[in-house]
Amino acid sequence: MAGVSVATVSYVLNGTAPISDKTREKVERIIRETGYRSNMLAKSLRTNESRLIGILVEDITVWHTPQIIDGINEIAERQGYHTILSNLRLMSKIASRFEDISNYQEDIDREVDMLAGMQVDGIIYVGMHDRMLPEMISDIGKPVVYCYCYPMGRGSSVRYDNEEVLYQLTGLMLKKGYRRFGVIGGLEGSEPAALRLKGFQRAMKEAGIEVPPENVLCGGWNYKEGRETAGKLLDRKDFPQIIMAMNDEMAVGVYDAATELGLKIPEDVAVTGFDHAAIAQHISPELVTVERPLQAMGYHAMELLTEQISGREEENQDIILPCRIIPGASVRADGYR
Amino acid sequence: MAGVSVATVSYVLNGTAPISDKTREKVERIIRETGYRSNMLAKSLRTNESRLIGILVEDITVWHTPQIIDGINEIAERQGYHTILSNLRLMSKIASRFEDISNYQEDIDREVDMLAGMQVDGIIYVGMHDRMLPEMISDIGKPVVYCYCYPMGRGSSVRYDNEEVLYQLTGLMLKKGYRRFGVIGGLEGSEPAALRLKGFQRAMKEAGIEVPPENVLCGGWNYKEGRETAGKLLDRKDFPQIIMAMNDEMAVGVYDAATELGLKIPEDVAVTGFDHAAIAQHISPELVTVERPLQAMGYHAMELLTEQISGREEENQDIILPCRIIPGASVRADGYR
DNA sequence: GTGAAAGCGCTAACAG
DNA sequence: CTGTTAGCGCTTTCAC
Repeated sequence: MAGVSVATVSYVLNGTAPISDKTREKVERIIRETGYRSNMLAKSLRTNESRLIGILVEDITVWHTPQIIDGINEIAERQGYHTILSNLRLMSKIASRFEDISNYQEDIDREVDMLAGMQVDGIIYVGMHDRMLPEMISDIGKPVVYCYCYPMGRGSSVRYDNEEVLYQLTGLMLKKGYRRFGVIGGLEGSEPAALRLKGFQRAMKEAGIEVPPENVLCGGWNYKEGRETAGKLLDRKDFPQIIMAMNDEMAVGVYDAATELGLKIPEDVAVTGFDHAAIAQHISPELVTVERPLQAMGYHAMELLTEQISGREEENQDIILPCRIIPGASVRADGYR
Repeated sequence: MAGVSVATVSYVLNGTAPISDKTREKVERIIRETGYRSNMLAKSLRTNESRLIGILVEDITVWHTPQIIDGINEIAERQGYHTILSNLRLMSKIASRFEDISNYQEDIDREVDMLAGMQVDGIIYVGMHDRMLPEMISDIGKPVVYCYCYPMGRGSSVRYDNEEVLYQLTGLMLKKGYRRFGVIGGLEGSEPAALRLKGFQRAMKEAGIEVPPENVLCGGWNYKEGRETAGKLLDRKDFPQIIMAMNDEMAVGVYDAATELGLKIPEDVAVTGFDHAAIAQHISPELVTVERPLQAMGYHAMELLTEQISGREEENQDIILPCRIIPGASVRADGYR
């Protein structure tokens, strides 16, 4: 070094002790000239806080994940945290060893171990489905926030309100005069599908309308099944006045099934979707759909985490954020007559 | 601890010295019981290698970014590296301070500083456009690989072949008998658009066909302008037999413009796109388009980086990967007569 | 205002 | 086979 003790350099770097202008300038000059950078590892080791949080995602290629990460990053940046990303890559892993689908507990353990070893101040776990996790993040003595899923045991979570938004959307459609509804759900046993259906049924019940069970079918979340299911729904005498698909991909399937049968949207049959996905961005007429608060989930997850890191907030919270209904022309503006 | 010295524990943990079965078992038992985890920070500090690489992305919400990250992760996992993710969030930043668009150099510096401080073994920079970067990652004495962009100065890069694939695609269309081409490019001055156009022009020149300049227009990369531009191209007497849009979003615009004018695809006009994007996944007829090797770019970037970390590979390489043409029905199967 | 020195948790000689 | 010890780069008392 050039002239002073390591302690002095540390003081200059952190402004943690009064330093004479002369020495400070000298030190700063040397730092600039040598391109010195302090070793965060050593610093964290000494201070016992890393200002690092771990983001453990089930699969980064699932469309909502990057949006949530982006939300986390915005708050993290503002709060002076950095993020270390672990990608479990469940999509490809499940595909390549389908014989033991839920055997990724050990993958989680390994990653959590690694994150804990990196001395992260906390972990945010981002799921690929909105569901309860039977797998658990072993207790590492640091707060954990689950996002787009929730834990069976302890831990906070941030989710969006599947049920409420479908209750609202259904209410809106009822107000427009629609009475004969068809619903295309997701996979059998899917939690978000069940919640959305629950919101739908609640609105219908309050309106005193019976929904025949043959009007509520599953569409496997994908275009092809969505289209086939819509075909079944529409190819009969008293076909529904409106079909509510539980995601946009299936809604696109409904569009194509309707076209095939010579039915016009929204004149002959109205359609709604869910997700506000790219796939339905430019179909015509514009699809009425639901936008999930993805970025906002990231914000809240990170905020909750830092609150818990600093002990200001208790654990085991469950934040549920509202969704937004996106208007469109796939439903009659003037309502159903 | 329970019975032995710290050194012994270290030996057991790393298998770095012969240990009697008895002691090993004892140590392992204690480790299990206490949930002990070795502190990676201290380990890295001591060994001077972190097995950590930094991924610096311009914006994680840009559709290709997560795919590339996923590719990086796959190789990283296999090689025993972990990744720390820095998201520059340029999309929102550029939007919120448009007065000094290219002033994110300091953001980059800050993040690179931080990554270097974390003692990463190398950095992969993932761009949001395929372009030359005037900004530079300051030399941190560690290898840097650029992905989906390339540096003005030193550093390796991994990209995809814009020109070649459009040369091939155009050749294919020529072989099918198409002669009057329309092209909808991207933004004026966009590098990938220029390269794609170059490939197109090369194929046309080799075929000895003149392309009237009024048939080569810009579409701003988006649906709306794509649609308008297609309108201009199609709403004249000798309209093109085929329109090649330089991305799928604009291609969807072409579909809608054609429909509006009462033209059938592919009978009256053929269409090709670029990106193999979600937005064009279920339009009808299926769009002929180009898939970029996103995951593969991640693989190669990570592989190149580790090669450079271990000194096995020289710096300043430029890997260009081929794209894949996705067939479809937006071009006549039997060719143009 | 500044420096000496201890110690964060770990590894790697070196001894024994 | 196992323990002692130095030291990675930093912060932080405690003296001066």
